[in-house]
Amino acid sequence: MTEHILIAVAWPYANSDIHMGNITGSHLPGDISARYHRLRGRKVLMLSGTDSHGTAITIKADEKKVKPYDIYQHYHPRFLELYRRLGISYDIFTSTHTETHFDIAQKIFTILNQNGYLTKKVSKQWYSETLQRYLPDRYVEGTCYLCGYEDARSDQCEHCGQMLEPEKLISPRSRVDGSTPLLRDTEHYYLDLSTLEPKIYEFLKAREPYWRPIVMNQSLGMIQSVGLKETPITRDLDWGIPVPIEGWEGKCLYVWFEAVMGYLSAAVEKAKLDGAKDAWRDFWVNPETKSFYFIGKDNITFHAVTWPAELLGITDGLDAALGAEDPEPLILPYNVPANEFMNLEGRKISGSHNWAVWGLDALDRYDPDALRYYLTAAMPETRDTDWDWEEFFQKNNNELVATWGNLVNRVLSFTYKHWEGVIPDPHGLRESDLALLDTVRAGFESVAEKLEAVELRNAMAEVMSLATEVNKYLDVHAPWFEIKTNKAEAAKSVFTAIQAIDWLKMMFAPFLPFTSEALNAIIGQSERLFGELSTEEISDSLGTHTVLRYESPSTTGQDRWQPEELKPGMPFNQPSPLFKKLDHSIVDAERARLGS
RNA sequence: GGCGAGGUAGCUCAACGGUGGAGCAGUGGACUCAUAAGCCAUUGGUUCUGGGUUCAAAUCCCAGCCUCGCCA
Repeated sequence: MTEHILIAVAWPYANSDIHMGNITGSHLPGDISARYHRLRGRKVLMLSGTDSHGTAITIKADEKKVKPYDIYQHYHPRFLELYRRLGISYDIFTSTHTETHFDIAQKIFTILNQNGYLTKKVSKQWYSETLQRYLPDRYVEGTCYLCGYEDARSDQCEHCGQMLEPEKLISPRSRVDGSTPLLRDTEHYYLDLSTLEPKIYEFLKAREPYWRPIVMNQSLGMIQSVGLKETPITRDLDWGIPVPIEGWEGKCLYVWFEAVMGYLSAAVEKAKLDGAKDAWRDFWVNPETKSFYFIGKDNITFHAVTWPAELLGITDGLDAALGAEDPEPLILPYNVPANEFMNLEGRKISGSHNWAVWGLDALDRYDPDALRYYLTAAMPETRDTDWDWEEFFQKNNNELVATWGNLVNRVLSFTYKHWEGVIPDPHGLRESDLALLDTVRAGFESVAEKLEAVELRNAMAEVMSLATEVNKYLDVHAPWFEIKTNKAEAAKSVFTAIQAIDWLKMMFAPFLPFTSEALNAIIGQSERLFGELSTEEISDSLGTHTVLRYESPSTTGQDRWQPEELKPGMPFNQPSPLFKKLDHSIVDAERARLGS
């Protein structure tokens, strides 16, 4: 049976554009993995969407004097544009502000309630009489009762760094209109999954051999120290998903609780769009599915502990609620390859201080594969890394262009010139030719091993080192010298090099999809490597949302990660450079753009 | 404050008990098919600090320091 791979990517929050840290942290590693598995002929579902609700968006809306919906509608299309231009190949990228998502989230709330994991409690919350609504803690400021700082937030004082108890705050005032808020009783639902701790421990232990140490140890540490604590899952807020209980109007599901359910609702929405209502089950209730969650390190325990616990708490309830005759439980994460953070020029990325390299902005000046190459080479897989423009420049010119781009160009131009645009017939290969091909061929296995283990940086470095092997081979054989005395010998060298390049093209494809596709066409291969991204506009009772979708190519289902034999005599196209060499002046120019 | 990760050549990383390595940058060389690219050679390190265990420590133990994340 075909292997099913679920690639779940953290949902970007709709209050800021996407920068390089976001891309290298989750979207790009997810895309590389998805493309690799597709080339293997596996059934892949890569999904994510815009996290559209929550307090941060209402605050931004209040500041700009617009509706929260408008904030979400501003960023969502910009996310889609970035993915299309950078080649982040979501099978579906949707939003949490959809009927499908509301429905799934409310069903899950109900199921968890029925299964006994929800409790109700009364607590105190700020209430504004002038606005006739509850205020989030962040909306209320006052004087810190510990240090006397006058502009402390009601839940934490920035000055002394202490967490505060709201009722002790001195002279509280609303940030919205300066009026004095009151603390009023309010009732909320709480999620309590503590009884599932032993099962989660078991779940983690079973995955210990192959998870990243930071993910495993942090999760085990969390279980053993504080455990799965009771946490509120509803709020007094009107921008979000209503609590599906009579008499709870004006309260919504907490964004942390509902957004993550997008991993389910996006799969359900895709199935609906494809006209195969139950297709989501092929992934979600299939025990053979491998699910990968590409997230940042700030989200580790949430995805490795809380979310699996919720899935266990739902058991087969969602499948039943969606009409399955023989309902089955949802699958737990196979791997959570969380990345650390990427800094920028030695400092932490900060969108509000414009200390960021914005995805869309960078794509105006650089090719997607050039950005993808550096983002993969500097991917924060084992520790925090640094985006450095000098290094971007160096790696682009000295590795991508010099080693790989130049290899392709030197071999194809030479061959095009001397063999009239046809792949020459080697009439048998020499021992040294076969030795090179053995070396490169072995890459299909060793690179695959690294990709399956989600060691993407190492995987790409290995492909690059194979490109170096081909350069060395050329230096030894020097077909430009052979051709002067014996064109038949030169034909063997050139054929061998092109064969190696054709294989390397496939190994580079998950990382550098645009140039691998271009090279594939230059070499004259008729079948494309990848499909296309397209958008579709969908309207429902909540408004309109555009989804990004990936259309698979005709070769889907075939394992193309194979050393296919090149046919002598096959015509190929005149080559042109795959990559652009950059001028050193970009380093200073880019650095000058940083900061506000 | 508690939990977790990291601190190794200018940069990115590997070695995880047995003479500190690779790629890129730097330096030197022969070549020319190629985006002056490629190839060959080579400089460069109190492995965060201080103790300890051991015949032997980047690696194990103890105590610190610094960076980052989560929780409080």
